[in-house]
Amino acid sequence: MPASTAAPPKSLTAPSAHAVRPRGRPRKTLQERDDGNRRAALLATAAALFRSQGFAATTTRDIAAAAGMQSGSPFYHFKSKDALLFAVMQEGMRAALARQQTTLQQLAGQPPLAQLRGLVQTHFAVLLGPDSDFIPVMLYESRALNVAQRAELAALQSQYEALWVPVLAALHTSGALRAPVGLARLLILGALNWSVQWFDPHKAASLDDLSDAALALFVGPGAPAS
Amino acid sequence: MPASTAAPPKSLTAPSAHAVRPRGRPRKTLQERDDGNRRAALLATAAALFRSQGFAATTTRDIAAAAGMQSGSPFYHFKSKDALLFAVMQEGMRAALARQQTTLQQLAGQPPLAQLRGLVQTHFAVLLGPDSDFIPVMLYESRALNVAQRAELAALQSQYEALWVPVLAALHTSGALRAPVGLARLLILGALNWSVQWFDPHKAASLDDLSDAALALFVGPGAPAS
DNA sequence: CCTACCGATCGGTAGG
DNA sequence: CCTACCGATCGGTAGG
Repeated sequence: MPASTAAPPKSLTAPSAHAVRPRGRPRKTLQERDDGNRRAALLATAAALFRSQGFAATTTRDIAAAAGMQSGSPFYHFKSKDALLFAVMQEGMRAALARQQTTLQQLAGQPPLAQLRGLVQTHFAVLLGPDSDFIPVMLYESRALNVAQRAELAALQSQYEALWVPVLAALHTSGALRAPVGLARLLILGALNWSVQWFDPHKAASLDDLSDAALALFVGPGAPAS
Repeated sequence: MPASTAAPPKSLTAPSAHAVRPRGRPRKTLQERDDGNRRAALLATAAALFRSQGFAATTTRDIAAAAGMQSGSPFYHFKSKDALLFAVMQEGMRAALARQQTTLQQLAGQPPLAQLRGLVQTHFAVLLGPDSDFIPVMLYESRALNVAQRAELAALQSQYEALWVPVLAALHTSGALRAPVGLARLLILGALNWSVQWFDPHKAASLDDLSDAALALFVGPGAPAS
């Protein structure tokens, strides 16, 4: 939406005592122009800090400072620290779900083993690739959510897990996957999710190496790929 | 804080003044001499709260109240909240290490698959069985440790992981374990450790069911058990 | 181990 | 989004 007043570009100049603001309704203008960017920046900043320090150990002042704001400003974008955490998780979960759905669409008609490889690769990318703070926060900080928030996230998580079930079931039927499907899903996702704790992009194996190892570990060589 | 003002000034004059406060606490005097019990109770209480709420979200007042103490009393036993966390982790790690060493001693000479089964069963018992708050705290709260504490725990963790390596290496050589040993160890322990997040003793499978599923998932049926 | 307390910090808010 | 601020809480301590 075009702004009616040509406000000067947001700069990092130190606020002076007599900074001149456009007349009229600068608040609305600023909000419409900046809200999306600032909100997204807050989300990314909060995700990074929540991941590295944990939710309870991260202060809203930490987040504000890292985003270049003053201490009270995050509350202009989010009602509470809790709401910020929830937004991080929701955003991460929606993005992860969308990526996996795309992956499966691209592998439609392929054998189950190839589909599982795709799911595993995308899961590792979501956890460990670029912009990968959101899902780890969701995985390791959900304790801090209230009941309603947890229920809303649980719906997204169920959708995510449901993507895996037909693939695992097919592999179980073919004999390539030997554990019961339900427990196999929990154990496999656990093995992948734990990589957040030890993966180091600077020295460990690549994400493809990881995916190959996981596939080799979980599915027997007995089932031909096609 | 309620206004408890107008307290009589501390005896500025005669040390022989009557004690303002009535003497005698018949309930506790003897028991609380037992430092070992109270310290152990604090550890168990702290472990349970750290597990369920997280370290940063648990106050020393929470712990004191759950242990039947006043708010300042935990600091009689532990120098800081941080030291209490570290003691929980160290205690848990030592106990886990001792249990796994016993397990392997009892399975000495048995085939690698039987040894892996023992390691997995004991690991699940340590994570999910009775008195199983210590290791989950170590797994999920180590962020809060300082560098020295982390280094000391890392030594114990290395010992623990080293118990698995020969067993996994033997299974890899025999072909039962198809992933590289190093990544297999990380993925397997991740799958087990994640069970803390979903295992429910009241409705899910038993610990033995879990162990069987994990074994079936990780090691191929190709290698005979003996 | 308790009482009484402190200094620092934190989430959040009013008003601009 | 900033300034200025509040009420509550928290880890920790002195002294008994």
